[in-house]
Amino acid sequence: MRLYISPTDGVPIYMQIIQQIRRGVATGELVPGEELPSIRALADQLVVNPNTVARAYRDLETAGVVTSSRGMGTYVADTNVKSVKSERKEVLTPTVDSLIVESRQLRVPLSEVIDLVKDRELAHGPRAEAEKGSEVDRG
Amino acid sequence: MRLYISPTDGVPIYMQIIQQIRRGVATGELVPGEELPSIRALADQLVVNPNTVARAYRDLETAGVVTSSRGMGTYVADTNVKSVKSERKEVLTPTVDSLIVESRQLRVPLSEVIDLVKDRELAHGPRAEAEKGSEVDRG
DNA sequence: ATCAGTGTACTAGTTCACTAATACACTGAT
DNA sequence: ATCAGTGTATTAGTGAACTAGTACACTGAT
Repeated sequence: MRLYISPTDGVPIYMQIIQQIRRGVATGELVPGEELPSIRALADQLVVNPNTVARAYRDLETAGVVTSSRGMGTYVADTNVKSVKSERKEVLTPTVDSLIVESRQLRVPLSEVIDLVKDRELAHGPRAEAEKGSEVDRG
Repeated sequence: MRLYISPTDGVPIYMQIIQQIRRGVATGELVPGEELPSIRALADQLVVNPNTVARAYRDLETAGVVTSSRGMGTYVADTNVKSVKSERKEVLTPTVDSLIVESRQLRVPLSEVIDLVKDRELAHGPRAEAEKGSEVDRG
C-alpha cells in the first residue's frame, strides 16, 4: 500500500499517515495480520523523520488498529472486524443522546435534526468503501 | 444573560464565549436587537483580557450573530440578517459532526446512525409542547 | 557474540493558536 | 472642546502541538 503526504495541507503528517492506514484497513486493502512497512522504511519513503511515523504507529496501536513489537515490526491488528453491530451502536448512544437533548433544548424538531445529520454526512465527504464479505481468508 | 468560563476546560475562552452567546440566541434568551455587555464590562466580569472578549465578538460578527459599532456597543443581530432557526442548526452542528466522525471510525453506516437517532428520540419520551406566539421565523 | 533491523525514549527547535498589554479611533453627552 | 465609554489595531508573551535529531533497547539470524 502506497502512502502519500501533503506537507502544506494543514493536517499534520502523522495524522495523514493515520488516516490513510485506517482507510486501508477499512477498505480491506490492508488485511489483519499484514505487516506494515517499518518505521524507518516508511520514513525514508515519505522523506519524514522516523519519529513522525512512530507517532502515527503509536496512536494506531492505542486505537487498536495495529500492534507493534520491538524488533518484530508493526502489523495490522486482528480484532478490527470482530466488533459486533450492537456493540458499535452502543458506543454511539451517548453522543446520540447528547444530540437529542440539545435539539430539544433548542426546539429543533427531529426531522430537521435528521436532515442536519444527512447534510453534515455529505459535508464530510465520501466514506471509505466497505469491503464485501466474501474475501476474508486470514485472521 | 450570565456567562461562565472554565479556564481548565481545554476549550479556549473566546470559544466558550462564542458558544454561550450563540446558544443564548438560539434558545431565545437573547433577542435580536438586544445590547450585549461591552467588551470591557464582560472582560471584567469574566476576569479576562478585553482582547479575548473582542476576539469572540469579532468572530460572532463575522458569523452574522451580532453587530458591533465603535462607540456604540455590540448588539444581537436582527433576524433579517440571520434567522434564529438557522442559528439553532449551526449550534447543533458541532454535536452532529462529532456523531458523524464517531460513526465513521466505528464503521456504522449512516442509515443505522439515523435509525439510532430515531430510537433514542423515542426512548427519551415525548417532547415538550411548543411555546406559543413569541417566535417569529423569517429567513 | 555479533549484527542488521526493529520499535522506543529523551531532548530540542519551530510553528501557531491563544491570551494579554498597550495604544489608537470613534460616538454621544456634557 | 472635553470626557467617559465604546470597539479596533498592533505587538508581545506563553504554551501546546508538531517535527526532527539522537541515543537506547529489543529481536532474530548469522
